[in-house]
Amino acid sequence: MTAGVTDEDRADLHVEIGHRLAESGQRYSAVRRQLVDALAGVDRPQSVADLVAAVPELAVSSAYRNLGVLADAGAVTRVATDDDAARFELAEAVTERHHHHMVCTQCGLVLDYDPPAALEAQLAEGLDRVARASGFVPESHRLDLFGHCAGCVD
Amino acid sequence: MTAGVTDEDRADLHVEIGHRLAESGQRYSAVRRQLVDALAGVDRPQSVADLVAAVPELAVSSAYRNLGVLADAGAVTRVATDDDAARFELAEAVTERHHHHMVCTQCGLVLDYDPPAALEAQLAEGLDRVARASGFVPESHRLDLFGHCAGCVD
DNA sequence: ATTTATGCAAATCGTTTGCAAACCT
DNA sequence: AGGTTTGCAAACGATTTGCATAAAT
Repeated sequence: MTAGVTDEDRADLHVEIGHRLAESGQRYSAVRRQLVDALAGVDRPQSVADLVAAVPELAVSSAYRNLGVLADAGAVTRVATDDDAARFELAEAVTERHHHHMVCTQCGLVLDYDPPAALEAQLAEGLDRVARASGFVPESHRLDLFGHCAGCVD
Repeated sequence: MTAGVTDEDRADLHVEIGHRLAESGQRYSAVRRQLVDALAGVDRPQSVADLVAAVPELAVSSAYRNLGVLADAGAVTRVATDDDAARFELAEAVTERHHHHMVCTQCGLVLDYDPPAALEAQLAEGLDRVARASGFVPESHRLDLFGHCAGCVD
């Protein structure tokens, strides 16, 4: 049910997110905690359908509303895929694990992957230059890979 | 009305896309040509709303249907942004211009940018390794920058 | 007791589809 | 004529919102 996450890590996570919510003047309700657990227990971005399936009794509207609150508090990130349904994951600010995504263009599977450190370093530098050249103030980046996952290669 | 594109380039573009459509057994109708012109005339991915506004008399359903046909023919690419509405652009296969996007997290603006060649080279190599390590067969990648555009910096 | 969160149902909004008329060859 | 494309209207599916109830402080 966890992805290399210890109970201690999980506890820290809840504390950290509790702080962030408090700072945005929001409570850390039971449902929000369940959502965070559901997101912490997997290694790929979850669709609302995934989450509703994972959290018993959760109403779709509550899922959206709470994910919105968590996103505003900087605890969760909305991930855009080619898919029609939005996906959510814990924000890097709280997981402290920078990562990107591999997307299977056949079945829609989205997997996390850790970029080689060297690549990331050059990326940061290169992107910074590109951004400033057009008066853009960079905040973050996304380096997604598209292709066929192991299961979808004939 | 154009973005550094000569009439000659535009003509070549139509020929190229005409071929691709023919190969998929599709015609290059007036509406399709208008869509391609609309996409060729700007330097950022267009939403269907943008396109319907740009092409007089174009029905929304026709826009979606034709963008689908053009995408199947490899002439157009569906771009996933954080936004709720899908965006479309000419495929790199026909523009022969590899590029990525800068997205303003404030106003939703999406701009094209050309990555430094050196960066791209290392990217290709690094990603290839990551992908194969998990049995993933890479096809393409996306390197988007998020931040605030010149107009949205206080 | 007062404020905030939740579930349900209705309302939206982007996108897709069915169908008859217009278009191309 | 024969098959394709188009616009319009209805259908869909994901996401949002209104409102009365339940939960938290």
